[in-house]
Amino acid sequence: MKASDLHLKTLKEVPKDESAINAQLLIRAGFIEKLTSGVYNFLPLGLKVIYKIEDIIRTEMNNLGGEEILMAALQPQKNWEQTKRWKTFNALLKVKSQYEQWYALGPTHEEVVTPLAKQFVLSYKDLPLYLYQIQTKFRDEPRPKSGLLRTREFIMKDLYSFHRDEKDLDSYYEKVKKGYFKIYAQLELPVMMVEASGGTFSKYSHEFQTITESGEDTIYHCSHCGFTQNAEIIENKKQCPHCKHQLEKLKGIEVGNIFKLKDKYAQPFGLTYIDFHGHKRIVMMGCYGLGVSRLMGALAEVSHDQHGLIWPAAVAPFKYYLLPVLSGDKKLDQSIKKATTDLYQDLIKQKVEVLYDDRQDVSTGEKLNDADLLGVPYRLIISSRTIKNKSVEIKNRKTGLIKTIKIKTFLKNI
RNA sequence: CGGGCCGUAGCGCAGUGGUAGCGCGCAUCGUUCGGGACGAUGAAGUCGUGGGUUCAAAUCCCACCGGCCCGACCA
Repeated sequence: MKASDLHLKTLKEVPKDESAINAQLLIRAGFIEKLTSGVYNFLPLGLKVIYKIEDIIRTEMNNLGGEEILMAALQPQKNWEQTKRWKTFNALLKVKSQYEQWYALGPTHEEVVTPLAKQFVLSYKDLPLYLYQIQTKFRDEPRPKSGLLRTREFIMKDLYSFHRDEKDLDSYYEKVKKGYFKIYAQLELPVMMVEASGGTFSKYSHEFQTITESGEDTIYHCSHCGFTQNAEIIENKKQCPHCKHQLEKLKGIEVGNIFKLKDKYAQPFGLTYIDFHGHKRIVMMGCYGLGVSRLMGALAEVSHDQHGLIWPAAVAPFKYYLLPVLSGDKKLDQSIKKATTDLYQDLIKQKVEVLYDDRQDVSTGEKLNDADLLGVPYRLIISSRTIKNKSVEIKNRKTGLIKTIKIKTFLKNI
């Protein structure tokens, strides 16, 4: 893609209404824009990152046997009354239509997916069932904060599993844990699994936390035996309950949370099946959340430097940032421009994701700064230094390492 | 929802009673181009909203709206 087609506009100054580093960088680099407190628009660059994160998640969900669906965000009051959560779910965003009908804007989808599953699940032969979606969620947060980390509207993947019995739920739950770690590995996001409150339905749930000082969750961890619990449930903050070693206090961003719901939602909706012996039995459920937009924020929060964002290759909006450095000599500059355009065409032909900074009215210094700010993994430069021997300079955004190789060699090994 | 800070040009800010200015950005022209270039010219603001005080309000008073931070909250 050409920068001149992207409407690339970066900001030199930090927006004054954002103090979180993830929001500051994402806004300055033109990935997102704030509409109002806790609500953001995703711009072309930001949407590319969102799609890449979604694709990684989608692939793993499919590996776990998930069938992708898309449920309604607008949910009738009745379903929420059925689980008694219309009144008890504090962050439920309620809207009334002009015809006096009340709805919830979905913060989660147990109230929709459980009755939906009744359509599929009649017999033990219909189980297990795994349904997931990637969708915009709403939560009426009293105080949104930290940029993309705590918003009123956000993109989330939610997977729901349905089982014949608790044993099957338990074994699938363990599979999902492994799947989650595969996702975080591809995102190059260091994540720790933490025991957290299981709510009213089970002793624990499991959270996946990225450890960083700017995280809002507090975690206690035993480096000796691996015991890790969220501060909200831990009983003894000094000593590990298993091995008595001293606990370490950490801060984290929650980037995933999985629950064993068991029959909590199957009961109120009467989600049952007929077993092999002809007996009616209750379905066991699990639910597994993963915040897509929050992951984008967490990546920005954890992976950046003083010059800007540093995206892992798997989610970067482009793999390469290509720019010509002009010399002031008209004839030489013509050949530099041509070589850059040629390289761009060759990369496009090979379906390589490249941003060609062809902007005419922008100085080289500004382009170099933008390349860093956008966090594209590799920067390609053609200049008077490289043009002589038909080479291209490649800089690794993360390590800062620069090497110069022949354009032909570069294209061959791409 | 309690406490604090803030709201002036697209963005960042100055202006504490006499009707608005700076930097960046934007437009035109020229010179530039290895880390946010330079000169010249120019466009752009119901000073968050409503009310009050005053001869006169961005400035003082009241109410409301919006944003940020701390806390409470976070199936």
